[in-house]
Amino acid sequence: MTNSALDPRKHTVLEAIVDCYNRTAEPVSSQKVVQDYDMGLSAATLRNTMADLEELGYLTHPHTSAGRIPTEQGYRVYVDSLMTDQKLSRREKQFIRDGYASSTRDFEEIMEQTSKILSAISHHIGVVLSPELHESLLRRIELISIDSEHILAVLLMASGAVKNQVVPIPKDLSDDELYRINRILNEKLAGMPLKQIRQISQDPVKLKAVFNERLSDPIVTVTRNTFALEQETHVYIDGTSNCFSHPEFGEVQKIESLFRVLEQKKQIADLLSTRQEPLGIQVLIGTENGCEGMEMCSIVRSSYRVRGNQLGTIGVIGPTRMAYPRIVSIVKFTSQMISELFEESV
Amino acid sequence: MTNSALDPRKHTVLEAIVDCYNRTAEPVSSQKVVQDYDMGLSAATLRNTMADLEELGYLTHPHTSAGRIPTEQGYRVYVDSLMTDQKLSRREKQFIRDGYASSTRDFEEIMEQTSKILSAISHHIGVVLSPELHESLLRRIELISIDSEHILAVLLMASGAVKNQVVPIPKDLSDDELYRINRILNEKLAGMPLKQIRQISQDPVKLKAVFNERLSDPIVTVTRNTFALEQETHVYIDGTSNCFSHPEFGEVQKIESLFRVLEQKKQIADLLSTRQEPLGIQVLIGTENGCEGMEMCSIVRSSYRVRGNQLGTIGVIGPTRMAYPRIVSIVKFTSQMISELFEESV
DNA sequence: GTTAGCACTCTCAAGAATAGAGTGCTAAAA
DNA sequence: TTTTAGCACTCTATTCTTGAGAGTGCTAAC
Repeated sequence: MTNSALDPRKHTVLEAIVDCYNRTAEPVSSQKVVQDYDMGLSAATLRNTMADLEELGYLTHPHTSAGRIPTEQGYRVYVDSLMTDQKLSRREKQFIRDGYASSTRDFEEIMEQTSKILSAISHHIGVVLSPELHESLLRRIELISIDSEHILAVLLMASGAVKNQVVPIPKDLSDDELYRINRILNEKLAGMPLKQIRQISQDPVKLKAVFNERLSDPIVTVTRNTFALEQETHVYIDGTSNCFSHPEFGEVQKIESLFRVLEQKKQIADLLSTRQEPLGIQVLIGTENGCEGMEMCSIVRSSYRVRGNQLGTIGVIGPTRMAYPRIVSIVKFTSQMISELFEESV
Repeated sequence: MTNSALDPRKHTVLEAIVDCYNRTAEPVSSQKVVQDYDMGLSAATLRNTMADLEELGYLTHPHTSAGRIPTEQGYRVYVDSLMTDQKLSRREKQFIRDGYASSTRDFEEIMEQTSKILSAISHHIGVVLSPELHESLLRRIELISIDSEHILAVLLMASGAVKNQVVPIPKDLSDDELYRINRILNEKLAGMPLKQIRQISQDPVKLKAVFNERLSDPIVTVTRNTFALEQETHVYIDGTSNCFSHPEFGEVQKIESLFRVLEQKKQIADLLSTRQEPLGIQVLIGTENGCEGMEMCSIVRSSYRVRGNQLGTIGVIGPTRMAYPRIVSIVKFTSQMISELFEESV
């Protein structure tokens, strides 16, 4: 472990430098550390220690006569083992709760509101990935006639999520017929995970087994068309303009690269969902996010749980120099809040 | 009319300068005009004309020894009476059509796709304001039980728009009861404009008249709660990062002010909808949009028509220096396309 | 192991010099 | 009367220089 290689002093100094850099956004000099952090050492000694930390790869130099700034690796150590939990103030917690107070129990609204809250309180970019419907249980399906060629299928999931889907139908269906199909679909499919329903609906044999009808029958077509698809996670992003208050985005170029990525919702979705440990909070520092154009950004993300056990993700995106302890607490707390929110109602 | 005060030469010169500035993004010198636009005049003569145009308020000077750039007023004259229609190429039209080809008839998807298309083809920001449901006719309502305290109301509008609404209910309703309410609501309310339904639902007397029931009856409560609200237009924005390819956004400050506005979807909605002439295309140049933070932007917008006669708006937002003839054609064509799209299907 | 001292490096801001672009004006030409 | 050539003038943008300041690394003393 690189970690265990650090003696207590190096720990302290690294922490001080990360902390100081986070506050000031300026390279930290030995002087500065002496002034701000009373650790009973002279600047010269600190310089030695800082040089050591640099050799170990935790600090770096913008140029010869500048102070030190943490490297990604330095941040990693800080996040993994140095930083101390920072409890949210009563006020902050209340702010988050209040954010949800006004919102109805509407699924989308909660998602949207969450990204707003995250960005407002963190002063960074708030992102929310809605849970994959895939894993969610179908609570109820309702078919509504639109015209002779289309119906509207409303899928109500156990989580409270609602998915509307315009479905082409082979030929005009009478109201009675539609009603019959609707009833049967609910009988046979309600309570199953969407994933399973999809498998069934795309497999003629299984389909036949479930419905016990001929393949040409309307019910089969309707089922197949309704469950045919597709990407159903949604990305909610808010607070993008918070970037402008952080000096690392002082140049247009930096902002540009970030914003171009943010516009690719697909990429953000991947960023939030890929291969992440199923539970708990993670911090991706700088290039660790592997996302071209976001090299100078870190992400603090956490999954949240919606009834029915599918997981969504929330996160905060900001410059590598962010107040990790605070942001981690925010994301943690908010993800709990949102999980509770879905637990209690809906 | 200021317009009629312009003699033919001033017309030509103003047009040339606007055109040239649009292409190069640099102040236009008399030299440049002589080179690029063969109008049989010397630079000196042009300088005189340009000075005249400046005095009239159509041109301005960044500084003494720079070329001229159009003022907002100059652009206004250009847009109102100078510029010539620029037909879209077959290719461009096809591009727009193709953009819609893949999309299903899903309402939201069409909106979203439209903003994408607009931004992609214009290289500016594409915005779409969904039609106010207000004016739209309710085609059908479907009530779906969620739990003992909530139901989901699905409003299917004549336009094809679908609005989901979680509705609190006073006490547990049996399936039969719910079904009965659902049937009655459709009988009494389907075909009416949402606006009218709202008025009715908030007025006990009318409500009683329509349903002929006592106010404590579940049906009354459900109706009232379902139609209680609220903002129901949605703003779709795409292509924000196109800004970065235009030199007027070379400074962070400019981008910041624009992006802060864009994040206030409410403001954009107002911008697109307020008091606009009901039909046709409009061009708002620079400060004409009256939107703080967007002084350096112009907007080309047009309403589109959705069956049932409500109107939405599409638009393109870009720097004041934009290729108006082309953008106008794009917006015009796209708004036709979208109107047709809604006419034919749904 | 720690610290004071000092030379060295690099950045940043301000000033000076220069080249270049484009105008406005004047006086001559059409 | 209109147009044009010529020229002085203004302003910008770039480059170079300079000097101050910040902060380090190293060495030698504590």
